[in-house]
Amino acid sequence: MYTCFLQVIVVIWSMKIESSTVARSLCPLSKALELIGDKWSLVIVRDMCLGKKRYCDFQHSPEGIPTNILADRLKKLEEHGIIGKRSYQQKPVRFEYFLTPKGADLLPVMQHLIIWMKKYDPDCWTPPEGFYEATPESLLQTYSEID
Amino acid sequence: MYTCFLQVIVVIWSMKIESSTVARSLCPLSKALELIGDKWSLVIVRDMCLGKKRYCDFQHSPEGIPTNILADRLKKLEEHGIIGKRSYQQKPVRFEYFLTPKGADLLPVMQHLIIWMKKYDPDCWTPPEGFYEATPESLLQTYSEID
DNA sequence: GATTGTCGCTTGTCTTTTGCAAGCGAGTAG
DNA sequence: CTACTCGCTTGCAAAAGACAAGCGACAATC
Repeated sequence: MYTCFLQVIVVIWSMKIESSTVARSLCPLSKALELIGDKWSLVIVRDMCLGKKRYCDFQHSPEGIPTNILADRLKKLEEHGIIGKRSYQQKPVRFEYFLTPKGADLLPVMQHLIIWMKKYDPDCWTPPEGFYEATPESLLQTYSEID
Repeated sequence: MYTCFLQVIVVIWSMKIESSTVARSLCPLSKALELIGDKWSLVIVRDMCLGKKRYCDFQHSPEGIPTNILADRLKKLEEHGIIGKRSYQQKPVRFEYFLTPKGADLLPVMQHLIIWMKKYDPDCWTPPEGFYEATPESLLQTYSEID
């Protein structure tokens, strides 16, 4: 009886996504969508794959993300360990963002999304040279080189 | 001069996503997210991969999708050619839904999303036997067999 | 040293989307 | 005749998103 109750607590707890939110289910697809299932998060991750790092870099992408949404997404992506940030100057303190291994591991998802879209909507843009050949490891490497 | 104007029209037109909406950009990732970049669409597609077909099947998934959202997403997925529907009875007419080739081709995206989530959140569920080995073709085949 | 400009946000306001519950029409079952 | 199911639709409140303006900390310019 009490054991059962405790099990329920444990299950509910394990469904936590972040402070004070509970996942809809423990299905990995559903949980993934709760993290990055919106129209902007992966666009930011895409930009980082392409070497963009700073707030204004993301702002100037062709999609024109609203600045409050951008600030919110950067915060959430950081909370979820998909990106990290470090200061690139003092006075005033300014940060640049970079993909963590968890973020870089989203590359295959994006590659397949792009393959899918290109297949059914050939008019959209072709990714830059080498995009399909990139790997999560190569992304992280590129980053530390530039750094 | 006029040619330039016409080119602008053509670009804007090619950015159409559906009647009366315009894509934020022609980037394939961004366009894909405008189609399926939300928290529910891929959950429905997942259910269809698992053999679910009817409204109440989707309704009874563990995530508990609200019925108005479900109706809306089924309509949009059909508009975008990701799913189709056919009647399975008359009086009253009732429909069941099935994946089109375009919908089945989303499988690799979902597989990689799930691999990613399982890697960074091992506590979430493990997909059913054979899920990772499935292919878009096998999904469509399974469907026509059952049919 | 006052003004202008830039960067990285935050705030305010309005619109759109979502979530939840209730209802409804066309039937079937009892 | 009443109750019940399925597949939605409707109404309404809450949350998220879009857009524009503002702001603090500085650098550059006049």
